[in-house]
Amino acid sequence: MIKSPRGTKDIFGTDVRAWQWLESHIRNLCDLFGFGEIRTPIFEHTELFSRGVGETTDVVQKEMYTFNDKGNRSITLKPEGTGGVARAFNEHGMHNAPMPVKLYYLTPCFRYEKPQDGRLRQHHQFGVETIGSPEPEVEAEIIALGYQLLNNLGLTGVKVFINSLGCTTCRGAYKQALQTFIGDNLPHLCEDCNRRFEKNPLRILDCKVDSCKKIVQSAPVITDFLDDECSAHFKALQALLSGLEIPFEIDPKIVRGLDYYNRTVFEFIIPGLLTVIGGGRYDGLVEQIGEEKTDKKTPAVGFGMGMDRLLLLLSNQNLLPAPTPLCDIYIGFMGVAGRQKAQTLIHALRQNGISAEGDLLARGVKAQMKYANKLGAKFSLIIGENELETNQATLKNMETKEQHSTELTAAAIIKTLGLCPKPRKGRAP
RNA sequence: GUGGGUAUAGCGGAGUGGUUACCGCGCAAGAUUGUGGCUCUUGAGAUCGUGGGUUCAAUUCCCACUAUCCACCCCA
Repeated sequence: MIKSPRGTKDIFGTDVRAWQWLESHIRNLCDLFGFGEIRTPIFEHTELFSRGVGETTDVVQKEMYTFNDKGNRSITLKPEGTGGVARAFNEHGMHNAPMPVKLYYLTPCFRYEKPQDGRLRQHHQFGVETIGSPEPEVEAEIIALGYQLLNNLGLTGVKVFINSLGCTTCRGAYKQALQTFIGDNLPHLCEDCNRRFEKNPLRILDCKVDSCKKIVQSAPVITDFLDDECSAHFKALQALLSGLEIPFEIDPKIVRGLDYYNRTVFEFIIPGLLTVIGGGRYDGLVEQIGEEKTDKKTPAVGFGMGMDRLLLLLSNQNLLPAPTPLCDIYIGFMGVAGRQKAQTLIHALRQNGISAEGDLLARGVKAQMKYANKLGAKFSLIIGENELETNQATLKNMETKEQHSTELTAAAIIKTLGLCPKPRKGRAP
C-alpha cells in the first residue's frame, strides 16, 4: 500500500476542524494587529535560502528539499517563511508602500529531518514580518501578538525568553571573548562543542550536555558586549514589554539557528517541551537577497510559529474545542416519491443557508434516523406517502424530542425551525 | 546523521512454534416490517509491516529493509 511520505501527515476529520479553528484565531488576530496576509510560492530558487538563511546553517547544509527542475534550475521547497516574504518585498517594490509593511503568512515548510513527535518533514508555520523599521516598538508589537495569540487559545505555562545578539561588531568581540574563556576548558567539552568551537562558538551556549552546561554557566554573556546602540535598543525593548505587561526573561544563551538574525532574538517555550515560536530582528536580510545598488536600509522583525506543535500542546492541555455538528436538519424519506421530495427540500433549504442532509444510500427509515443522530442533526423530518398526500410533516427536535407539524415547503420548515429552540450555529469561532 | 523501543482489522489493545488469530470502539443489518441515542443479536472487515532465513510447521524465533515512537543533533 502506498503511504504518505515519511514525516508527512494527512489532516482530516476532527483534526482539520481544529486546524480551521486555529487558523481563524490567527487571521482574526492579524486583522486586529494590522497585518495583511501574503502567500508566496511553496518553492523558490535555492539561492534565496542558501544566501538568506546562511550557507553554514544546519537547515541549509543538510535539511533542504532541493532538486533541479526540467529547466535545470535549482529549486528548493521552502524550509522557512521569511525568505519568500523578503524576496516578495523586494520584487514588488514594497519599500514604496506606507512603512512599515506588516505581513503574515500560513504556509507549509519542508525540512529533511528525522521525524519525531512535534517534528515533521512537512510542517506548517504561521509567521509575521514587520519590514521597514529599526525601532524596538516593532519587536514589542510582534511579541505582543504572539503572546496574545497563545493567551487567547488558553495555553498556560508559556514563557517568553529574549536575548540580544548585537550587531556584527558586538558579536565579533563576544565570539573572541567566548573562545578565550573556553580555551583551557576545551578538552572538557563534548565532541559536538569541540566541533562548534571554531565554526559557531555561540552554539556551545545552547548545548544540552550537563558538563558543558556547567562550564558555560560562568561564561561571559553577550549582553555584556553590546555596544551603546545595541544595548540601548535592548533596554528599550525590555521597557516596552514591561509596559505591555508581558512577562519575559532574558536568556543570554538563546542563539537562533538562522544566520540572518541580529540584535533581538526571542523564543516562546513551554518548559520541558518544544519551542513554539521563534524569531527576531533581521536588519540585513532584505538587502542581502535583494542585491540592490542603493544603500537603503530595510530593517525588519519577524517570527515563525509551529502550528503542528501548537496544536499538539493544545491537545495535550485539552484546550481544543469540541467539534460542533454542522447539520441543522436531516430530511429522510420512504418510497420513491418521498425520495424526490426530500432531495428538493434539502436543496431549497441549503439555498436558504440551512445546513440540511439527507440519505444517499437508500436506507430504511430506522437506519436514516441513526445516521441523522450520528451527524448530530438538530432536527429531523421524514417524508412518506402520508406526508406527500397531506403536504404536512412532523419536524422533530432530536435533542428534546419535541415535535412540530409543518407544511412541506422550505419556507414553512424554516418558519417552524424558528418556533423551536434556536439551533446553534455550529461553526468554529 | 547517531543510539534505543515498537510494528496484529479503520482506531485502540490482547495472544500462541501446530486446524477457522481474539477483545473493545467504530462500521453494517436486525429486535413483529414509519423514527435516533441505551440494551441485545447478527454480520462485514486482517495475506499478523515487507522480504529472506531456521523448522515437518513461523503471526510467534533469527536477520535485513521500511515505517513509527523516544533520546541526541538541530529546529518550529
